[in-house]
Order: sequence, then structure tokens, then C-alpha cells
Amino acid sequence: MAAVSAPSGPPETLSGRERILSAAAQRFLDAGYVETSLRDLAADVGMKAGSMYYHFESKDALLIAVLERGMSLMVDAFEEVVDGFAVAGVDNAIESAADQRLAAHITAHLRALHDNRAFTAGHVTLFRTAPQVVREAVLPLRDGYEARWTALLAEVLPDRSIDERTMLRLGLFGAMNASIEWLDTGRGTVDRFARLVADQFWRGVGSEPSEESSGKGKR
Amino acid sequence: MAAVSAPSGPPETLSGRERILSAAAQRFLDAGYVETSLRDLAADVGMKAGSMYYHFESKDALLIAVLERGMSLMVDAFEEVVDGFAVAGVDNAIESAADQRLAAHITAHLRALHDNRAFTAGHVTLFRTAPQVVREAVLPLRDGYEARWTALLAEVLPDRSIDERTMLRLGLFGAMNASIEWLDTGRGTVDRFARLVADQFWRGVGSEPSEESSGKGKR
DNA sequence: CCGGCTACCTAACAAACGTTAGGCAGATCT
DNA sequence: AGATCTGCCTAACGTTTGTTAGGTAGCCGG
Repeated sequence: MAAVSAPSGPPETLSGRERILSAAAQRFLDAGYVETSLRDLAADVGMKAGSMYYHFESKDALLIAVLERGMSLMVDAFEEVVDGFAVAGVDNAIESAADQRLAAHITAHLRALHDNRAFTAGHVTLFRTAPQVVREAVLPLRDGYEARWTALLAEVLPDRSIDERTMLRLGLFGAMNASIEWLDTGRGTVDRFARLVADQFWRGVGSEPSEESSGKGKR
Repeated sequence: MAAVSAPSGPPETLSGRERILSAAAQRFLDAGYVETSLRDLAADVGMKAGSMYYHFESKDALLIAVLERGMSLMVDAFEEVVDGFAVAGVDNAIESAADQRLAAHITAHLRALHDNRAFTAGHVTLFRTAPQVVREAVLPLRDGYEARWTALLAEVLPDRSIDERTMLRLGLFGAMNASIEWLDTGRGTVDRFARLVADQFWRGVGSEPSEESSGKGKR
């Protein structure tokens, strides 16, 4: 009765709470937060509405849990790329590798976004209209991810002003995150889009297309 | 009592219906569709909830009206640019003007988006989760606008494959439309972002920044 | 065998929602 | 002056919602 949050130690009950979490993420994303009733949600996991209060103290807490997991997955993906470049040797070509570093992070962002779509997409579609309690709870994690990208762009585009870098970052995020609304999940498709975004972001679209044409070569 | 839809002929009452429309657009955008109650909305315009059924036959119809106006404004802005280039002479330099045509449309899109933010932003934030009836009603207008951009990109990027053009268009839309969530309205700011997006889209970010640096020149 | 814990269920609560029927003051038209 | 229409109000309806209190079957350590 005191704390429902953690049962005791390591024995994380993975069936009950986890099933609710996944179903909630999916339904929140498909139908929206308010449009999703706890009764429908409970039916998805074979429960009754009131039963879920054993695992989560409120509907808001459920949304917070979903969004926190989503953002954690994104942060992890970012750090994985950082670690990858760290072992590759710092004394590599610093300048010429800038576009490759950026490309790697773009790919990682898009992969993490689509591989865990149910959890991550909520940050794009329903964070904005989420209850204030929810937004405040998840904001630290979001800010952390944003800060990583801000730092990355500062290293990779040192000649741009801060204002321009901010706008470029937000524009890049917009281009990438909007893909959850139209891109059919599938590793191949995601990677192709990632290459296109990275290529276009760095070299633009005015010059001739890169050599590796995809699918049916128009050329 | 038979049909409330159209009063009679041209005498469109502009005070009542219009005030509801504006207030609804603002509240839908700020709080979301379901989160906005007709009672709160009515209070905004100094009415009672039931009174609004004189002007709109349902809450869904209200949202449809808001979204339709928003998309009409976007379409008009697009066509205005087309007309502008038409009078400028068709036999201009076709190839070299491609980037300028694109830049003009990007600026027009962003201006129309932010100048009528209350109406237009709904297509970004709440179309996705709107009731199916609403989405179906507004879809023709949206498709029309999309088709215009598809045609534009086909003329401006003839060497790219259809798949790539689609992805580039969706990416560009994502970058532009996401700005409603962070860009503080103001013609100067909007135009600066428009130039940055157009420049980055065409020439990329890898080369040195364009000569006209904004605000404090980092250079 | 027994007390307690886990994981669920049942039943009900108050509040809020979209929507409707009927009424009513004031302007406009005939 | 009477009729009609416009624009709004009041009051209520049925439904759905998040949430809670209390109960219960099964497992598990002692």
C-alpha cells in the first residue's frame, strides 16, 4: 500500500506491467491519449479497467512511463554512436569526418525512432498536448537528448551562428520525426531515408544525386 | 428547423460564426480537439454551449471548417507564387531559376503557415488524430496541396527518382511544419528561417554559410 | 496448515461530455 | 401591426470517463 512502484528488488514482473505498457504505447499512438479509455486498454491485455491501478497509479503515470522509455531508447542510441566513434580513434581526420559523424547519428536516430515506434513516436505526436504533469515529468530526458544534438552540431558546424545551428537542428528534427507518419517501418526503407536525409542535409539537393541510386534507376 | 446549414444566400453573418471559428481554431490548437469542451469554447465567445449548434451542426463540423479554411489559405499562398512567376516571363532562365522558384514557395508556405497559425497549424498537430469523418472531409483539399508540391519538385528536380522526390518533399514538409511548435511568429523571424531552409535544402550545410549572415555575424 | 503477498475482479461513484428540445427577445419584412 | 426570421438561452438527456473500495483465487514461506 505504501509504494507500488518497485515490488522489492530485481524480480521485475515482466508480464503484467510490461504488457500494459506496450498496449498503452500502441493505443496512445494510434488513437491519442484522451481518446484511449482505460477500459479499452484493459481489454487489450485481457484485464478489467480497475486492475491496472495495481501497476500504475494513474493514467498520467502510464503515459509518463511510455514517454520515458521512448526517450531513453533514443538517448541510448545516440550514446552508442558516440562510443562507436570513440573506439575508432579520436585522432582521425577531424574535419572530413564531420559529415560521416552526422550521418551516423541521423541513421541512429531514425532507426531508434522506427524500431521502437510505439514508444518513441509519442514524443512527436502526443507530447505537445499531454497533461502538464506529464510534460514536466518527461522534460528532463528530452532536454538531455536535445543537448546532445546541440553539442554535436556545435562541433560539426563551428562556422555557423548559434541561432542558425538551432534552426538547423530543429529543421532536421522536423524532417526526421515527421517520417513516423508516412514511412512504413522496415530497416531497408529507414536506412534509405536516413542516407537521403544525411546527404541532403550536408550537400543539398542542387548538385547531382549521389552515385548509389536506389531501386529503379531513373538516370 | 429543416436545414440550419445555409441561412439563405449571400448574407453571411460574419460576427457570430466567425468568432466561434477563430476561438475554436485557437483552442483546438492549444489544447487539442477532445480536450476542448464546447462549454469552454462557448465561454470564449460569450455564448452558452447549446447556442453554437445554431452555427455548426456538430463539433466535428466545427473542426472541419477550421481545417478547410487553413488548407485553403495554404493553397492560395501557393497559387499566388505561381502567378507571380507566370507574369515574370516563362522564357526566363529555366534551369538556374529552379532554386529561386523553390525558395519562393518555401517562403510562401512558411508565411502562410505562421500568418494564419491558428487555422493552418491544425493540419500538423491535430489532423492525424481527428475523427475519421473529419479526415475524410478535409482530405481532398490536402491532397490538392500535396499534388502542387509534387509537381513543383518534379519540375525542379527532374533527375531524381520519384521515390527520392517523395521522400525529399516529406522531409521538407517536416522541417517546415515543425516550426509551428518553436518558431515565435514574426515576419522577420519567419523569413529568416525560410531563407535558411531554402538555402540548406538546395546547397546543403557542408559548404560555407551564405554571405548574408543574420544578426551577429559569427563569420 | 496457515498467514501473507501477488495479481486480478466487481461494483459503484461523481464528474464531464456532446447533443437536443423548446422557448424568447429583438430586428426585419409585408 | 402582425408575421417571420435570426441569434441566443435554459434545462435536461444519456453516455462515457478516471478512479476507488472492497473482495478473492492462487502461490509461497514457515
